[in-house]
Amino acid sequence: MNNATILVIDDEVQIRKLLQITLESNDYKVIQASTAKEGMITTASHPPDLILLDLGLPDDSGHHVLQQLRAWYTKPIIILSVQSSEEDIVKALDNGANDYLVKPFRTGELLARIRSAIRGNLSEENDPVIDCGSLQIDLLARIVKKNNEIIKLTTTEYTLLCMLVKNEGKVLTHHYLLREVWGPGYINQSQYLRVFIAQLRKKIEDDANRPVHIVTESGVGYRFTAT
Amino acid sequence: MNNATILVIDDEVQIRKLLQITLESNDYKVIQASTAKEGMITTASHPPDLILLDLGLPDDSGHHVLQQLRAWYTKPIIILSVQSSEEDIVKALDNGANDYLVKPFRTGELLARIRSAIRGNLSEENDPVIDCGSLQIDLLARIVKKNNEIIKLTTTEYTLLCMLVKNEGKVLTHHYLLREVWGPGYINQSQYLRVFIAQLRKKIEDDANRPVHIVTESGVGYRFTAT
DNA sequence: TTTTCTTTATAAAATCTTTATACAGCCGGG
DNA sequence: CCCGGCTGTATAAAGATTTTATAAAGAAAA
Repeated sequence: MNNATILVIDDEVQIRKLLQITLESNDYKVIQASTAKEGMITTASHPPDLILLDLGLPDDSGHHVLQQLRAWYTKPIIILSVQSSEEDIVKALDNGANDYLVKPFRTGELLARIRSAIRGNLSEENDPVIDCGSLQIDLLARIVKKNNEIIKLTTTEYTLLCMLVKNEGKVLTHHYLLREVWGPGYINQSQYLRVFIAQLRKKIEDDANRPVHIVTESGVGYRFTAT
Repeated sequence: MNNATILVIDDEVQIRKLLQITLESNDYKVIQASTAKEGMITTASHPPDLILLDLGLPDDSGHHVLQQLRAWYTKPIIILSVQSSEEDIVKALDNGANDYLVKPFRTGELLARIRSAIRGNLSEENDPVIDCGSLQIDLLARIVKKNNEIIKLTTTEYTLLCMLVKNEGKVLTHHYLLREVWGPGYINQSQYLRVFIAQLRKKIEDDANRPVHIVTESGVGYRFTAT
């Protein structure tokens, strides 16, 4: 009936069990992850239709996980957290969470909020595939094809390409890209950026010496052009 | 900056005042309605970008109002209610509400949830583009086009052009331009200015010898004309 | 082990600064 | 009137500096 896939990222096994039973009895397909790392990998390998994310993960800050996911994952993310402080809620929502429920939550309300989130997302059902002639990028499926052949990109390369593609046409500054891809502590490591831009060009440009898609704006940053 | 219009439907005048002050100080435009009927009419005559709806209206059930609105209104509706029962929340969400906050609410959280709701709804908005006939300047994307072709400008050239364009029609003195573009220590280097004005003209004017956009005001400075 | 990321090094390219030269208009004296 | 010096301007081009591209080696992670 429903068949939407929901990924539960939570370290408490009881919560995961409860959610699995609740969700499956409402015809959702449930997959699980118990750590931030596992959650990221699962999201990448089997992109779900919605993510339930606990902020209190053992191996990484939930807010950081959210930011990382939102770099490319566009479907709903609902936060489940014992933290009820306004600061946490505002931060999570501004980082791209669609909703925030404080534990313990009422299952009926959770289900209603899941329905609401999925409903709101239904309109843009198909994967956003960016097509630039010989180059095709499916942000959600995390697949990049050139001349119909899948190109293997490393995590960093993919994140960087996502940032550029999502802001197609705009010039992104070195600082911005470094902050979004590597983190705020790396805004002066322009060299990292150059290295990875060069690698991306070698992989996606027809002629890396005459880049068409990834254009450098000297002294400012880089820009992605689709055409 | 923001300019999204928010309609507040609530019968308590204190709540409306509070919301008006809170929202307006966050650059939203606020319109109000104190009854269900008034709310419906206002929504129809001036469709807002988001509705804050109180469930406890004097003249009609809030759930009924929500259903009526959702018959045609597609933008976000956030419920504000003193009712915290699961039944009410589930009903409201399933009737098409995007979110549900229990009164008394925290203003920071409300604002974050409003941002989240509007964010999810915003369609392909493109940047404000300054259009001067064959010349187009997108300040946000940092892109200058002439006859729809992207012109490559260096950092200094772009900064200088920005100063001129932002003060379109006004004469900017040598001193002013030098101070703004190069810094206060360069106000006597008129030569720099001449060099870069010449380069800009070569790039954006149809005929650099007969400049139309960048006009020199002898003895004073330069002026940018859009037409 | 293999892959990926970080770091270092160096050559090449782009940009900015600086200098040089040319032109046009203006004014006063011859 | 006309000519030379003056001022303000335009443009080219050489040099200096900054920024970028790329390879490759070492470190870390899978």
